[in-house]
Amino acid sequence: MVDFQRMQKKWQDAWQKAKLFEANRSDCEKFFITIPYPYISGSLHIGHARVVTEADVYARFQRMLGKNVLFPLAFHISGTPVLGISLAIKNKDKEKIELYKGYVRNYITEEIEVERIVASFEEPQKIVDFFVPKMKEEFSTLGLSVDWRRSFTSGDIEHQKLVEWQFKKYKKKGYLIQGKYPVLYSVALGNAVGEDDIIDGDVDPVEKQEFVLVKFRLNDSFLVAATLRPETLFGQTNVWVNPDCDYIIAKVGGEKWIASEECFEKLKLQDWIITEISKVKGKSLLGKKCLAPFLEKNILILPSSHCDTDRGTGIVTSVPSDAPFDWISLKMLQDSPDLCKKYGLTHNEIKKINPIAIIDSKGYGELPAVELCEQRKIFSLEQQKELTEATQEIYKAGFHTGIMKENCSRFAGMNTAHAREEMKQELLHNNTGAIMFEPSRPAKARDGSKIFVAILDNQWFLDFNAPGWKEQAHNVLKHIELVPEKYRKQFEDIFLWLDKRPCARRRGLGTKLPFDQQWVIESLSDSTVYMALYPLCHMLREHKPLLSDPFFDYVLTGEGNVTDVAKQCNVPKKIVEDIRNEFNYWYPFDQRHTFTAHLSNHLSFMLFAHAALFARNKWPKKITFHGMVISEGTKMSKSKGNVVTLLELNNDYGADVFRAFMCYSTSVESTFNWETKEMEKMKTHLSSLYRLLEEITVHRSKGKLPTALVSKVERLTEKATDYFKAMKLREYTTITLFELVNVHKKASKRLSREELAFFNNYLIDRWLLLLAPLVPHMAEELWRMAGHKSFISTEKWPITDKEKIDAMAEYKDEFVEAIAEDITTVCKLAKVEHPKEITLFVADHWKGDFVALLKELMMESYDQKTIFTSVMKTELQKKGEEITKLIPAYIKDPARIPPIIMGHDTELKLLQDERYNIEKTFGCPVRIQSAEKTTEQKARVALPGKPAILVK
RNA sequence: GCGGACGUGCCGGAGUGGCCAAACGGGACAGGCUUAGGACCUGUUAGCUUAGUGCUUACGCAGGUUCGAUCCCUGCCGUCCGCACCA
Repeated sequence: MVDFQRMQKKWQDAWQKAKLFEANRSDCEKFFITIPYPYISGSLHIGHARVVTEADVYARFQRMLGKNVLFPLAFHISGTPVLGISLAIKNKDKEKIELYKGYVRNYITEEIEVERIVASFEEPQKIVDFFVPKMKEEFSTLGLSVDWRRSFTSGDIEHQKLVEWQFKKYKKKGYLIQGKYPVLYSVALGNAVGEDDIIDGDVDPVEKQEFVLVKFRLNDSFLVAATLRPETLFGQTNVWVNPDCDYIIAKVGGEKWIASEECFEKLKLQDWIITEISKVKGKSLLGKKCLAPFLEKNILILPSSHCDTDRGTGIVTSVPSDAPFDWISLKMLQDSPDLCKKYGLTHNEIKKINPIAIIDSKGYGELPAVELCEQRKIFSLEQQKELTEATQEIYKAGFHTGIMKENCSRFAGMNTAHAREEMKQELLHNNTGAIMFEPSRPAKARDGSKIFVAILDNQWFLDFNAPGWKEQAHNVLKHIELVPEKYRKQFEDIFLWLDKRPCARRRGLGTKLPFDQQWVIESLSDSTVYMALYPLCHMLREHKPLLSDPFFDYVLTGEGNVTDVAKQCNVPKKIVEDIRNEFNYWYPFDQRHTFTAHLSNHLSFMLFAHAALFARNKWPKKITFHGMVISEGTKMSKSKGNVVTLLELNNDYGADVFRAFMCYSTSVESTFNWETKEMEKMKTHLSSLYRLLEEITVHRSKGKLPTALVSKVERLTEKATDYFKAMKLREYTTITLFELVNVHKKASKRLSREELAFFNNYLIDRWLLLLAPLVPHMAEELWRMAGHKSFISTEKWPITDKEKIDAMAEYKDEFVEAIAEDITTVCKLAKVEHPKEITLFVADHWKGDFVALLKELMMESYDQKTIFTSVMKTELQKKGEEITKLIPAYIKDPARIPPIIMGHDTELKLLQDERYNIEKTFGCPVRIQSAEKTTEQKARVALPGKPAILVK
């Protein structure tokens, strides 16, 4: 096996020493490619590797096309994850500490040192400081042509200043606004919580659910129930309270509300002002009547244990037609006079309560809840699980297929989704309802504290609907190139749907909002224009200008006056101009290669940001999309043990093998499936390819070239180039890794040793150049072997010599091959194992003329009659009888018409020339005859491109 | 539910109106090389059939448009992805 790792190290060092990929401003056309900057994490895996590798292969190609290529890479540290690691380590979270020790051990051998480093992670910055260099190293093992001088992290001061500038601009334009917003919240922590702060938040995500509060007038107060389905209110028959619980009467606004204590606690977090007045026992409410909204009549208050004071308001409005819990509660009461008596209720009155059918749902009768409970044999509230399932099923059916019945006043005939919204609005409008939020399931934060939904005031939003912004964003979109183009529609849809987006949080790493320091700009919002920093960052570090707004105004948009700006930011004017020129040269980026999943957030925000901040000549040029990454057929996850890290990759295979495998195994936009077995195959293939190329570099000399083979190589070069330009890496890879091998195989079979050396001499440089972007280390090694002194990485891409593309020569080649195949078939059919003699009859002159004419006619029409008439107008009418038979056959299967019609004489001559080769193949004499000069019956079936074959 | 994508051989996957039994690769089978294994080379890998280089069927299912459809249209079935405050 070839030692790819050794080769890789050698060339990576050489590149670095030569500063080969440090991109500097020049007179050359530039090409600036970016990818999403990776988030800091313990280990890089093949998921990270995909996007950088694809971008690198393309960057290398562009470089070889003669462009001045900039491929930079920065790192993202904003948001909660890094902070979360720090906190976990500070809290002595054993699991996390072990995990990170494991990561650190990848680089550090001494255990004491490992301990010390992990302990230092209590400080988030230390995590960044430790991992960023390691990540750069690991990425570099892939053979990336990245200019690392321009690297930074989103926590760096340069980046923060840029983001501040951006947000001040937003504010000035009115794109940044403040308002109320519900968030998941822990009272104990005094903070909003995200998925990773919640126990099992990743496996069982918690959402914010919107309940509608429904107010039932009871004397001078309101009994408040909560529902997720306000559209069912026409089916109310009664109200449920828990007889064993206490409720609170509280002053809310000018009203008195009755609900559970927990409920008022929740409401207090949601911007309500509440003063508790007194307690009331659930039991004491039973048997009373309250006024139900929409029904506009009084209904009974009844007991049910399914009222949970912790859920909603602790009071439930009863819709037995559509809610299994309600139906079973009601039924239990109706079936038990004793129970009624216990609560002092009149059994007869309760027996009179009937469910009211209100919604037509597909697949259900009048009363879905009743129906389903019978079907599933649900009799008791004890059957929690079954009841919940039944509820969900009805909910789903009702929501998606339900139509409101006649008895639903002005909402009759509406679909339920529409009715829900309308009825909610009416409740709010009449002040018989309100909105309350709840977590979708009971949830706890990692410290054990309960999670609520709180409404934050003064939340900062980006308002994508601010006047003018969206229009401009559409403009940016209109001018950008997308590969594949099909994603444009998706962008358009997302643009329409984008509204207000919270863009700052109370915690996490990142940039503080410049005008409100208690807020940190959220991590997706702080990474929409960071690409603009790539051209400048190393210069900012070198010259240290004061990073004021006028500075960025001038450098990024050209606003302002250099002299003033230079004075203001305390560097010489020349430097400011230099920085401005650098930006102007590189920006905008020419391509962003990224994951489709970013479409609805990062990419959209990025386009909006550019629309807001830059003039048209700085708008992004192109986005290319790649698919997702899986391993051994499934999603990568630690528990499945199928995560393949870059460290492993490098140890077991090396960069070239991975690059080749990655690009070959899937098209850019499809899912990349890592399969160890396949990877092994690629390793052996690449090894033998290396050996073959090695052999070619040795066995070569100058001389006459085989036309057909050279033509094939030229054609493949052209195809590879076209595919490459269109980002079709898989197709390009197929050609360089396999199809050229096949051509060479053919050559070594067909040519003499001497002729092969001539061909090799022509092929070797060409082939290596084609391989260089894909497997750069191997290409460098062989390039030197082939006698060159330069780096192949910065050589020029081969240009197709169109003169050398000779369709006729290639066709002749194929023609002879096809004949050999046909002879084999005929021998088999004739059951002649070892032919004694083979005769080939070349089709008559007129047949060639006829097929040529036919081909022309068929470009116009496939209509038999038309073609026949046209043919009969020519000389060929003499052969009318045969032609009558031939036309339908050719029309039925136009593939029979040879792509090139050589004609009788050429075909005859070609076969005569090849006679010796055919004889050699079949080991018997071969005769070539014109069908015109024989009486042999077989000769008549000869067609152009298909000589008749006679074997004896 | 809404929005999007997809469904081709044993498998991964090309093709996107006639040049397709289907590129390229993998697997399987047979043969060669080899002490053996690996690597490598040759052939076969839908069915049928034949003195003639062919025929028939196939690209989720059912229809339609067309001289002609894997490719266009309609419906159905199935799979996957996104639906926001999360990087």
